[in-house]
Amino acid sequence: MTTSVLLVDDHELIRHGLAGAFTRDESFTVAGQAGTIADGLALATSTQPDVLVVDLQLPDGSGLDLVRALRKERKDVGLVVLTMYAGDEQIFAAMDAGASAFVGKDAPSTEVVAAARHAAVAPLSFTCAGLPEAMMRRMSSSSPRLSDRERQVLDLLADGLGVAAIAAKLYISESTAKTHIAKVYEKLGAANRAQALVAAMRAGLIDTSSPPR
Amino acid sequence: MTTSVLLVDDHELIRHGLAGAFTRDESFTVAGQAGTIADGLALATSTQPDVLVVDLQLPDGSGLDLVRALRKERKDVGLVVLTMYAGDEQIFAAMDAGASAFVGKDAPSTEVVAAARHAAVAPLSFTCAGLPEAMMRRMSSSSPRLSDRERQVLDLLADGLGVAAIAAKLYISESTAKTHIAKVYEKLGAANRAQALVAAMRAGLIDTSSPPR
DNA sequence: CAAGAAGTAGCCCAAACGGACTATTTGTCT
DNA sequence: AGACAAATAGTCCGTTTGGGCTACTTCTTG
Repeated sequence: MTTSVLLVDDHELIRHGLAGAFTRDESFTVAGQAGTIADGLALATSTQPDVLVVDLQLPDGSGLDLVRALRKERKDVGLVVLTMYAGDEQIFAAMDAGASAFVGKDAPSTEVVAAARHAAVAPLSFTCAGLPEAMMRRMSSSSPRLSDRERQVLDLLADGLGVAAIAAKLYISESTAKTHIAKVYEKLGAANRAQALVAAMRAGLIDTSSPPR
Repeated sequence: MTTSVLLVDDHELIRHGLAGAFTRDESFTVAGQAGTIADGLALATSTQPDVLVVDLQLPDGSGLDLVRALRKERKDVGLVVLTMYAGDEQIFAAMDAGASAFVGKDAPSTEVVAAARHAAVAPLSFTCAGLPEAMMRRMSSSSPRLSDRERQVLDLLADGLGVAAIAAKLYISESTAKTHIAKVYEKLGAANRAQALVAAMRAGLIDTSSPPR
């Protein structure tokens, strides 16, 4: 029986490249392709693939959001995170989000297939192809791991909102908003908004591409 | 006589792909390849290529820094900016930096070659392949165009520094630092640090990859 | 030369921010 | 049942921001 994979990437070129790599391997079947989080989520529920290969950069948000959503639903799905531009920090964000593997930009397509194979057999473990030293370097200094609420306030911080605006938007008191913000700072090792935002961006926690408008 | 091109991209896969595309075209010769700004700059001065193809994402900074540096030296060099992840705003940052062409992520390699051809004959004009409507959409709302000093303070803002720290680092008074910051906000349409930073990052004005340490 | 942009610097002041606390409720593990 | 994390809310207080001004110098560009 073959392993079905769903490809989620907004670059057509890369999707096709991946599709080729997977179809060349007899143990895999491409269940579908998606270019957005929304499509990916829809296809994932309809086709129930064994493994998803998800790019971090997606037009409607971070691939990690998709990973988080899927991991919450299915503990047995393989989630391979792919990225074209990142390094280091994103690995841990991917780990926290529940990914099964992380494949960096410079990896050949065979690595992606290998990662997918790993993800299929051990969805809850984590493999990181080609970046072992970066792994070790950060392993000690531990990763952020923000709570849901903290991620929300971080997103609003990234929209340039103040304490009052955040509190209003989340229907909580300003005190609570401040507490969350302070926790975000603490977890990111930041002393103020600016440091928190750049740290979050470097860690891949917030989206640098599409504005809400 | 053939047009010599220098490829600057940290992705080996993409460099090879580009090299293939250019060598297949008889009117081009690949003068060299670089993976960093430093290497690119060195190779550009030693090989004196007619055209450079530069990725925005480079390990030691933004490709636009390289573009700016080269444009300052040689007004007749073709500078094609390539990006794998961006849209919209970066186009104008590239224009301001002195690029001759902008090629987006979804473009086939033929577009890159076409852009390089354009860049070779008209280095000081600007072409934007495949994104005409995005062009128009932003053309009216004008682009940032920060001054040198303003870019410096923006970088320091991105490091999380306060007014006092920025003033100290640039050997200017706090009043001046505040003036520059205010100008940055104004030009980016931001009301505070957070908005300025996300706007700057979306515009590709600051680097989201490597921390200074 | 005149005009404009960039860089410099100062003043005043309200508003927002960040730090350091404590405290209650609600889940979720063990 | 007990421990712990998350979310909620509060107080107090000093520091920092950001806005709105004016003004002088230098440099470039028309």
